[in-house]
Amino acid sequence: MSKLTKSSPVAPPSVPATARSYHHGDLRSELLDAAARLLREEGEAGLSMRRLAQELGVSRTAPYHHFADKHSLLCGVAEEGFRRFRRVLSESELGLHGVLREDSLRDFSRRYVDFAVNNAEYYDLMFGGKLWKSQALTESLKTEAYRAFREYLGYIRGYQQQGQISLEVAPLRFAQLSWSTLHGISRLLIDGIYLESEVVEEMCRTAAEMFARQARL
Amino acid sequence: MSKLTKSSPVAPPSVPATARSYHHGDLRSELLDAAARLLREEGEAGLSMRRLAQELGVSRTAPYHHFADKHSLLCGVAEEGFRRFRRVLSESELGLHGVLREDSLRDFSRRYVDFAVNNAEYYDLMFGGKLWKSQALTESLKTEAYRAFREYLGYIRGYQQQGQISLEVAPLRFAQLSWSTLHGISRLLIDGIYLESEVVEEMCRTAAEMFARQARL
DNA sequence: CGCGCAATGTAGACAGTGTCAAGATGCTCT
DNA sequence: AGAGCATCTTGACACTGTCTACATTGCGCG
Repeated sequence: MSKLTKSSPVAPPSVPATARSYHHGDLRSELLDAAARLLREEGEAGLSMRRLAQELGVSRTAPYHHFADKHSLLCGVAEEGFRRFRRVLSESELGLHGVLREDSLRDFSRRYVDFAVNNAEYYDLMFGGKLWKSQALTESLKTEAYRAFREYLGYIRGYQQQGQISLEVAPLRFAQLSWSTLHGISRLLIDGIYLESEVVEEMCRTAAEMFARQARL
Repeated sequence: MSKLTKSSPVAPPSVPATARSYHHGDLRSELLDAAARLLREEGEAGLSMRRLAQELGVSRTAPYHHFADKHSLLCGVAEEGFRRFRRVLSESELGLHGVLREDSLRDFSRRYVDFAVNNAEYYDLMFGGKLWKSQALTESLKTEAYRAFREYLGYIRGYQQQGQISLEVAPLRFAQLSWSTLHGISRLLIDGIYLESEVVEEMCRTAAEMFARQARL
């Protein structure tokens, strides 16, 4: 239900949202959660600042004391998305820096696409034009985003230095290309263009096979 | 400027938009053109039904006599996009059904990404969640879209039957995967996540190389 | 302890949006 | 000429993001 860290010490957890005191206590993080939930349940059209406020039993303009505007709110949501994303990917075999096999690539691919599809409300914001095209990303969001890609690139370079990837392959190019493929698959699934979600497994397997061949494993 | 087929026989072409008569003459296609132009120049936020009407010197609700709602208007724009898309791709060497070489794949890839980037206002609608997720595509748009993909799949199958692509490769999987890659590259460029557009050439080359390896050319 | 101030909440207002309903206009065909 | 119909118009409604001005409250400091 509500978030973990209540800053107000004696906030009664059983009190309904309508009966809370003047100060809410943890509005910022509840806004982020509710925004993500609304996006997931009703899509982009379902999310408005006013409705968000109403949903949390707070006046229309209250959210503006925690986010400069809707754009900033969405940056906040995306940032949370990146944190979850990195957590999921770091559990992949690819991060273990052992021997690089097609299995590892498949595992990574599968985790990537699964995250994207099952957390579409976050993925859309993290890697969608809505935020990026604006050229006005929150500084904290920018660092979080670049870190994700640099981490992936780091894996590739690492494997190459260990002789697991052919030296003929430019690591940046390899990283960009494999990422593009996974991003493309994810987008087509999320956007409802690929509908047969039961072939995701097979597509990831084929993708990993293609990456492996390109790496000349 | 204005569109090709004027249905009103004596429409004076030099008359400024503000001085036209009660009936506009060719509103439907001018709406489609203006919508695409606005999207290109100012992005999604710049396009509203009301502004569109104003831009064409017509009342706010006039567009609703040509499109049921904004969604239908956008479907119309996407449809025009598909027509242009197929025209561009059909000029690629891939359609010639000769010998399949890495060059052909590179040429096709380049054309695909170039189209996407240079016609982003169309591409966004053609392959974006905005329309597809609604599950309410115009019938004519649906057929146009499926035709595009089936045509591509046809190329793949054709080459395979001619022994140009290994029989170990499932044509549907190959088509989906290569398309995903090109879509991913395009999206990342369009959405402003990949900024270095000077490496597009190289990325397409590497992509084609990867496809070729996967096809075992 | 108590007081002031910053943090956080509120209501009112404005311009903009998509779209519906009712009425006005004029082209086309009999 | 006149009917019918496509097309265009104005008015209205509920919704949006966000600005300004005002209210409340809790926390830190004297």
